[in-house]
Amino acid sequence: MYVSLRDVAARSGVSFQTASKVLNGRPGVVSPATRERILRAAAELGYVPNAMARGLVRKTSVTVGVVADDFSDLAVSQFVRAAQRAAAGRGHAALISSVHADIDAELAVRKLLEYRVDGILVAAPSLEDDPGLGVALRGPLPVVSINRIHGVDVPMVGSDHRATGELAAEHLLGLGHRRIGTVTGPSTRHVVGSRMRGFRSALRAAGRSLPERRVVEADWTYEGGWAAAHRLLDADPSVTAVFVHNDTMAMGALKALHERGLRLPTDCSVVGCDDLSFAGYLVPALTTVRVPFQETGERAAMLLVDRIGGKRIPARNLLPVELVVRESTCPPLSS
Amino acid sequence: MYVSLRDVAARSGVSFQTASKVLNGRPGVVSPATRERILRAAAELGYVPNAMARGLVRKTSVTVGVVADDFSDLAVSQFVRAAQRAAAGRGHAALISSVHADIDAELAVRKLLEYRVDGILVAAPSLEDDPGLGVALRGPLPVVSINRIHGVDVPMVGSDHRATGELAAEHLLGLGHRRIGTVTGPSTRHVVGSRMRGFRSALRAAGRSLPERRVVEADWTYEGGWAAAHRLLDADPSVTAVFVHNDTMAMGALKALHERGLRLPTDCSVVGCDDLSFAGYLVPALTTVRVPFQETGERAAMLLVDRIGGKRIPARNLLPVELVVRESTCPPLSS
DNA sequence: CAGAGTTAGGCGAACGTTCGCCTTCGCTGG
DNA sequence: CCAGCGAAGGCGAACGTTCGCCTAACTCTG
Repeated sequence: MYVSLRDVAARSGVSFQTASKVLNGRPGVVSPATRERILRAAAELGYVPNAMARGLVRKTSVTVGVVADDFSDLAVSQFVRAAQRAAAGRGHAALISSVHADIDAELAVRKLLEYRVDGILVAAPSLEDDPGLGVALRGPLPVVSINRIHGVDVPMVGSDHRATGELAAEHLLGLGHRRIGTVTGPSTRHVVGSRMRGFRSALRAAGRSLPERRVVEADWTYEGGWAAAHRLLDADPSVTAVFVHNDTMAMGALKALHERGLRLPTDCSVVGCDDLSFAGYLVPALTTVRVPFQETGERAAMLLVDRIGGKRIPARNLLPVELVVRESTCPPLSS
Repeated sequence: MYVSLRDVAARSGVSFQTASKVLNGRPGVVSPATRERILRAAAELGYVPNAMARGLVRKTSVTVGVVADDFSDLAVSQFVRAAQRAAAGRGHAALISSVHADIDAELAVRKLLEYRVDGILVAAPSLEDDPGLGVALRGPLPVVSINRIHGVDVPMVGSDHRATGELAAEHLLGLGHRRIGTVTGPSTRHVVGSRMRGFRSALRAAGRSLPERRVVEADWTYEGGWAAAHRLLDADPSVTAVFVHNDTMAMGALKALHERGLRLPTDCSVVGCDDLSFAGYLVPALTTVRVPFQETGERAAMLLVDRIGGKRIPARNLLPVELVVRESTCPPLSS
């Protein structure tokens, strides 16, 4: 059904190995005339090389695997997109395997190994404590991740979570807020801890404390953010500003504050995190700490390809975060 | 580096072909004892079959290719996610190739062909008029698409766009609106035409017309929707309701209406389209026509796999759309 | 004109499987 | 006692490449 090298060779009167050489562009190994003949035959026949056969002998599939959390999450999808694109730009196809409830990480990785991917990109924060992933990824295969992986130490690329927390706190403190609350992601996540450390340390530096009632944990979703904001304001109606650990939850929080009859941002400022594409189109437009997902994906893919090519790559790669001030923050009323 | 069938065979004292048979689970071809020995050797050695070698002889890679528009678009990402998942559930890995400015469709498809994918899933509405894609997809390879493809007739799965327009119009008319505007996607897109036909016919059935000044075209983005809503209300400040062709633009439109000092939904109702995950968390929560992207992805993948398996599949598969009423629509003030 | 060098292309082997046919051997039944 | 059979497993071929070495025929050079 597919045309093979043999067919091309037959039509141009050379051995198939010679056709191979020409089609792989080795210069000067045949005369211009034969070269031309082979190329023409290939075009006429519609020859498409067989990557499996090639991979078999070359011992590389020129493919990277991507193990990602469910990418209904905008952050994950941005990452995957950028990574796929960067990998493609360097010649590598992307075999994507998203993990979710009914497919465990070990199986997902195993599939990738069967296809003999040259390396694996991991974007699965929800699996950072899954021992299975760690076990599956032990071994000589190059791996780059954006989250830690239980039990193995792989090169990571990510952003400065501590700075994220600091930036948010400093911005709100700078505006004059004193009673600041926060809606965090699941406390089991490493990123949440780091952000909280930055957040707390900035508050402390300004002589402010963060009582437990002003810290509410949620699950990264719109709904979770919405419910958490309600809980937070029930627990302490005096807060004048909230730092929410991602924009998705911030959107839910905005809605909750609105439902409580608060006027935004005057009655309550909100700082989000991520700077997803919709952040500027919320009402009020969301002030947020930009996390460079796209650059992260790009960088991760680049590093992985470098690593595959035998280069040494740094174990830790931190990309800078940046505060994006929009309309959802202002000085508190009292000041 | 990887252990091969030969290694497993050596360790268990059989020929590698026999090991192959056992590991592929052919029943009863060896004695239980040898079987056990081979299985154990494979486990101890950490044998992972080589899908390339297997694919070479079996002439199938058990892989599907996905050609998708840039999936920063939430609709596309939902589709891809569901499709990948469904394919994985039926044993097929997904090779994803997103098309964008700097990679043309032909190249993307060609790559997939090199990997000898068993079929291709297309989710690239932006390429519906790209002749290149059509050319690349001509041929015997099974294809299922969610959009038409220039020059070839492939099985499609999608939703009922005409009904979408009707539903939106009927809802607004039912509330008593008479001057209704619309923000559409690019008029070159087939889906836009279908929705407009449904929309127009419902208006006409109610004795209403749709003057040109109440139709504004935009580009599916937040920003585009925002700008279009401003243009629409500049052109005809008397409209009391707007049907926006996707939720992303609707979000932008909501913001624009808000900026104009309109009270929502009282001064102006908005109906979106898609029912993206954030729709319920907008302020006001968005009334929208739900387009079942996830089911579409799932269905498309299923059909493709069926088709690969030699089954006949229907050429047109329409999934139902559904109006989801939330808070962004209400009767007009005048009534 | 002999020998060396260069150019053009042939050719065998290997990559890791699957598949189907073949061989060997021990039993069984008539 | 022997034909025949079933069970267990061996084995050759093929899949479509790449790679490196080999050969044959020219072309110089002195």
